[in-house]
Order: sequence, then structure tokens, then C-alpha cells
Amino acid sequence: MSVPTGGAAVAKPAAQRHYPKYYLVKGHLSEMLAKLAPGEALPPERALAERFEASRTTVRQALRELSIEGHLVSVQGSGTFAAAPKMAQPLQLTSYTEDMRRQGLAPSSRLLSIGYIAADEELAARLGVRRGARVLRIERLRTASEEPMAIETTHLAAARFPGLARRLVGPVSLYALLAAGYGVHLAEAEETIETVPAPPREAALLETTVGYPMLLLSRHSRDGSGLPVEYVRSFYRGDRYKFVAQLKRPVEGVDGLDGGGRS
Amino acid sequence: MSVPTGGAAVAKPAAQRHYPKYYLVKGHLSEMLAKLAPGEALPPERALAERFEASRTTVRQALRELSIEGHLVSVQGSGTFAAAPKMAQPLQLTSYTEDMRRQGLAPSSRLLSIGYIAADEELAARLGVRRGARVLRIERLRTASEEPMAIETTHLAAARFPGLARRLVGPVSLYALLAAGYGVHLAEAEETIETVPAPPREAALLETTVGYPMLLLSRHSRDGSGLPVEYVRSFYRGDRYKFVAQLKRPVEGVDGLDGGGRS
DNA sequence: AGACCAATGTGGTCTAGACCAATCACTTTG
DNA sequence: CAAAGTGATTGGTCTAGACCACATTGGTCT
Repeated sequence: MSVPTGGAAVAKPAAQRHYPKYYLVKGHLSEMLAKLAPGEALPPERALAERFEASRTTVRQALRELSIEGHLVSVQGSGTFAAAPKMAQPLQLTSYTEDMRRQGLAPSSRLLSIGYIAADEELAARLGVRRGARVLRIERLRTASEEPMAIETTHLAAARFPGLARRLVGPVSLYALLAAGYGVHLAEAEETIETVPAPPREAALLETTVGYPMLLLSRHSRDGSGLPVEYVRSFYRGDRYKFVAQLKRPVEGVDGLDGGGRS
Repeated sequence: MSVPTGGAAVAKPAAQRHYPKYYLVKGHLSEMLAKLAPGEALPPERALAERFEASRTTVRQALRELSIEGHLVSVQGSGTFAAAPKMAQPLQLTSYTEDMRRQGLAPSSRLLSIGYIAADEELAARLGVRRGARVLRIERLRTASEEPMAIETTHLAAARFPGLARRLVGPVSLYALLAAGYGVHLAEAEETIETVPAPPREAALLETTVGYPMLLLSRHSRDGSGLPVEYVRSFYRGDRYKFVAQLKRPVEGVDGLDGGGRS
């Protein structure tokens, strides 16, 4: 990072994936931000640029994404401040695969990777295991008409499904396996849809651009007794896809469809 | 646009809303793009910068948004090309207001504007009227806990609901009015969710930044006989909100929840 | 006190240009 | 004639710095 010329000053560690410089800055800023309470201010952009040995433009791109993700807010003339987390907007939906089948579409998918990882704080909480526990991670690339559509990463507690990885070969349904092999039936799930900028890895796999908005669909499924079974995160290209829903309701149910209290 | 200095060269028409320069460029590019078939190339960025008397950076921001919206694709070393329209991803959901009520939340909304406009091509098709027909346009700002949440714009055919605008005063439900005053009951609707960059007007009303990703929820409702009734577009701040769904299903319905054909 | 106002500092927008990386048409070479 | 090289062209990333718009602060005048 000590290039004297005016040109690009990216220190590229050879034989390693290319990450944009702003993305590294974003990581540093994210750490700084984690130590701040909502409302607390970050240093001015010009100071950050100097500290990270980057131009203000580059710092601003990092700040932009953090702002898009809702982690900070910028106020002209005032400063940059840590933000409160996102609000949730309830919404009812069912599985996209189910709906695709209903429409006669047959989505195909390719196994990208399968293996065990150690649960971090968040994952442990979602799967109901202790921190550091072994978690089976399945990463699939969903395609439709030969075009990469989404990356779906499924997490399951390894202890609860011993030997599952070895059984997951060929055209086997994960849910059918859980039912037949372990007697686990999914009963309920919570799904969220939000917009996030594309991380480098996902962008590369989906053949899109780092930082572009994607639709992130997260599913947290439980079995009949309320025990968490899986946690799935799916990245969809926001520039290529949109979600479509068909609503039907009894004719007398007019009131419920909307009618948000006009005041 | 003939500022000789190196500074900002925005020609600002006084007493008019401030639009970023890149947004004007985007409009021009959009027109050019409309005349191209998918796959056809746009001129190189450097040529566009010269033609629009803007820097390449500014042109690139316009191209970026058009790319985010899926209207073009850029290929390094090759060029910029018109793209095919978005693919749709089916998904089942019900009204957010209904769900909010179910959760005990009471969303409030403020009437921003109400008036008649002439239907353009798209709107005419969606409402089943001829082009140029009078359309009632209702624009509301939805808020939750004092924070602007979404902008909802409803369109209805004026001829079908005479005098509706005058009745829409005070805390009245639009759907209750349609039922009581005109005997129209909503029976089905198609909703879509996608990501779009914030347009200037919506950005200002929602107190966010032009170009930031938003969640755009469109609803197209029909009555029992299949006649189109309303067309609604709602912009949600992508940095502040996400949609949440609770899924419940019978225990034996395991297969349908996902099981996307692993191949 | 209170109202005003100018200075300062902050984020917001834009310019001009450097260099990098991928592509592609063309030329050279086997 | 096919393969390898080569250079021009295109988009991708980054720098440095100008000016603008807004917010805050603190001094000055009433």
C-alpha cells in the first residue's frame, strides 16, 4: 500500500482471490462499527481515508455498502453514525420450489461443496447447539435454463444427523432423507427476504458484480416438536430475478387484503 | 455545462428539484436502450462520457443502476449490451397489513397526494382501460413508530369508481369503500417483490439516498369476475426493512417444503 | 437573554486521469 | 491452415482534488 504514483494502489497478494480494496476497508469499518452503540459517530470520511491509506472515494464505497446494509447512517453536514438494526415486515409465503413445481418448472441445482464447519455464535443459536459444534454445510448452486440463479447454503447440526453427508449423493431430496433416515419432519419455518450487497464469493459464483444488490432469502426450519432442524441462506441475483406471488381469498374477505388504516 | 474549472459542473435550473447529473444521464441511456434489442451494444463508456459532457465516473454510475435494474450487462473487454427482462420467481404470500394486524401492529399512513392522471401504456393494460383514460392515483406514506417505512401508490380506473376521490377522507379503508360504495370485492391478486434503486422522489420522501436499493412490492388485484381493480406499487427502504414470513404445514407435507431436485 | 450571522467542518457530487484486466481482431509463426 | 502471439479497445478500480449543500458552532449585535 505504498505506491507513490497516482494509479491504482491495490496490494495484490499473488495466488489469492482478488478482493476489491474497498471491501477490505469495509471489513475494518465493520469492526469499528461493532464497538459503537447506535447513534455514536464514526470518524469523518477524510480521516478514515487517511487512516486506511485509501482515497475518500474508496472509503465512501465501503460506507455506502454498510449504509445499504443498514449498519450506519450518513447525515450531510453532521457525520456518520452507527444505526439500529433492521425492522421486520411480516409476510406469508411458502417454498419457492413448491411453487415452481406448481407452475410446472423443474429447477436444477449443482452441488458446490459439502463439509463440516464449526458453529459460530449465531449458527449455534439457530441450530440449538453449543458454540463450536460440528455443523454440516451444504452449498448448492441453483440454476434455471442454464443460468445461475441462486446460491443456497444449508446448515444442519452434525450430531443430530450422523452420516448424512455420505448419503447425500445423486438426485436425492434432502428433506426426504431427513424423514426416511432420521424420522425428522419439518413442520414450520420462518423466512425472511431482504436486500444485501453481493459479497465477493457469491458474486463470482453467480457471475455478477461485487456490491450489487441481491435478494437474500433466509429460512429457519423446525420439526413438529419445535426443535430447529436447518438454517438456509439463499442469495438471488437482484438484477435478474423477482419473486412473484398469487393471492386468492374468499370474496367476503375484502377487509383483510389491505385497507391500512388511513388516518 | 461549460464550466471550465475542475469542480462540479452541474447546471442547476434554479427553483427546481435537485436531480443528480448521473440521473439525467441515466434517463438518456434508458431511451437509447429502449431502441436496442437484447444483446445489442451501447457505445463505449468513454464515448458516452463525451457525448453527455460528463466524466466517465458519472456515466458509470448511471450504467450501474441500469445494470442493477437488469436493463443491461457490462462485459469487461467487450462492451455494454442491452439485457433481457427479469425472470420471475414464484412465491406465495398474503397482505402485509393483514399480517401486521395479526401481530398486533397498527401501521399508520399519511395521505401524500390524490388526483387524476392519464393512463400510459402499461397502466392502461393493467387496469383494463384504454390509453389516456382517467386514473385515480392515491399516494400514501406508510409509517411505523414515526419512521417513514414505505410509499404506496394505488391506481384505480376513474370511470369505474366515480366520486371515489371525494369519499376518501379521514380514516376510511379503501377496500371497505370499494365494497360498500361500488359493490366491488377483491378476490385475487398477483404480487411481486424485487430490488430497485431508489428514484429521487421516493428517496426524498423516505429520507434515504437516491440510488440505494429498495424493495419494490407491486400488487395487481382483481375482483371475483376477474376484472382488474387496482394496481399498487410500494417502495420499502431496503436498508431498514425486511419481510418476514411464518410457514406452517402439516407434518406429512415434508416433501413440498423444499427438496429441490439435487442432480 | 435572544436573534442573527459568518466561519468551519461534514457528507454529497463531480471531474480528470492513471493503471489493471479481459476481450478480440489481427499478425506472425509453426 | 491452425496455433500462438500482439496490440488496440473496452470495462473495472483507484487516486487526488475541486466545489456544493447542509449542520453546527460560536461570536456579535440588538
